[in-house]
Amino acid sequence: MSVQERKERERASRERLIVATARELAEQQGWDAVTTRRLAERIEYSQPVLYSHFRGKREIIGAVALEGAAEMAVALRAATSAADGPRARVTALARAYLHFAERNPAVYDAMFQLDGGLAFAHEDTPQPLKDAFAALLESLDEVAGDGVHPALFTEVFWAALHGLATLTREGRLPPEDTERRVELLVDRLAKV
Amino acid sequence: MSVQERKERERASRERLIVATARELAEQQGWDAVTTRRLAERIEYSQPVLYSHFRGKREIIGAVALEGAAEMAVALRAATSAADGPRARVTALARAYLHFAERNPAVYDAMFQLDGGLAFAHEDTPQPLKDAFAALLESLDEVAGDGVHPALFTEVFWAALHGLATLTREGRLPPEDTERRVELLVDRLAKV
DNA sequence: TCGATTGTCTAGCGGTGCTAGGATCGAGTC
DNA sequence: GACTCGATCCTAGCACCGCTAGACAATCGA
Repeated sequence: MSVQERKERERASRERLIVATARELAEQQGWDAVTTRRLAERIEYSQPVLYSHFRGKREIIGAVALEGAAEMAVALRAATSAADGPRARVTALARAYLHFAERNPAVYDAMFQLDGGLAFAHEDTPQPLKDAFAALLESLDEVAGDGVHPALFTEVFWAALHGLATLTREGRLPPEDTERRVELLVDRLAKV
Repeated sequence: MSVQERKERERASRERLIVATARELAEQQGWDAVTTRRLAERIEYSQPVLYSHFRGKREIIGAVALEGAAEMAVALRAATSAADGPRARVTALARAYLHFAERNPAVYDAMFQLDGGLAFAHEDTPQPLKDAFAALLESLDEVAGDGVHPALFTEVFWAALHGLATLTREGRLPPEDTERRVELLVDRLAKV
C-alpha cells in the first residue's frame, strides 16, 4: 500500500503547488494573467493536469479563496488579541482587515470579488469562510449594543469594511484618508 | 454642411444604440455575455464598427457606467426630496441606493465592479460620477455630525452601502435582513 | 512476461478582443 | 451626368482563452 500512499502524497503536493502558483501569479500580475496555459507552464505540467485536480479555473480561484480566508482569520485574531478593551479591539480588527485586503489584493479578490464557486451564508459554507466570519464576530459582539443581534451587527460592520477595502483599492476612494475613515466608522458603529 | 451634420447625427445615434444594446444585453444575460461579436450582431453592424466609436470593450462599459451614474443621481434625489426631515431623508437615500443596485445589477457592475477605464476621486472624474456623489452628499452632510467633514462622512456611508449592495447581490449576505441592516446602519452612522 | 490500468501529453474545438487591408459607396468636381 | 477619390464598412484573420478527446507511455498486478 506504500506505493499508493506515496502517489497520494505527491498528488496532494502537486495540488498545493497549483494553488500556490496561481496565487503567486495573481498577486504578481493580476487574475487576468492567471490563464490555464501560463499556470500549467509554471508548474511544469501540461494544461490537462490542472483539470485532474480541479473542475476548472473557478475551482482554483475557490481554493485560493479558502486559503486566504484561513489566513485572514489568523491575522484578525492576532490583531485583536494584542489589543486592550473592546474599543481598541474593534479598531485593531478594522485596521487588520483593511491591511490584509491591501497586502493581499489577489487573495481578497478570490474571496470576495471573483466567482470561486463557493457557497456563502449557507449551511454548506466551507469552514474557513465560516471561521473568518467568526473571527469578526468574536470582537464585534461585545460592541453590538443592546437589542442588536451580534450576527446582524457583524454583517453591517463587515459590509462597511468590504466597501472601504474595495473602493479604496480600485481608486474610487483616495487612500490617504483611510485612517480617518476607520476611526469614524468605529466611532459610530461600535457601542463602547 | 447639411450632409455632414446628418452623418454626425447618425453616428451619434448609432453610438447611443451601441451603449443601450450593451446595457440591455448585460442586464439580460450578464456582462460575460456581452461580447463584441454578439453586440455587433445585435446592432446589425460588423465588429470593427464598435471600434470606430470606442477604443474597446472597456470604453463601452465606461459609457454604460456614466449613463447609470446619471440615472442613479436622479433616483437618489427623487427619493430624498420625497422625505421629511434629515433622518427620513437618509433612510430613503440608503433604500434608494440599494434598490437601484438591485434593480440594475449590470449597470451597478459597470459603475463600481468592472473596469470601465474611468477616473474616480480625481479632478478629471467625469461629471456624472461627481454628480452621483454630490447627490449622496446633499442628504448626508446634514447628519455628518459636528467636526466631521461631510465628504469623509459621505465616503464612509457610501462604502457601507456599497458593501451591503455587492455582498448581498453575490449571495454573501442573506437578502432577507436587508431592511434591518439599513436601519442599523442609519441608526448608528447618522447623527440625527 | 504480459495485459490492464493509470497518468500525462499533443492537438484541437469553439470561443474571446481586436485589427489589417480590401471592397464599396456616395459626395463633390468638372 | 460621369468621374474621381476619400470616407465607411466588412471579410478574414491574429493571438489568445477555457476546456477536452484521444493517443501514448509508464507502471502495476497476475
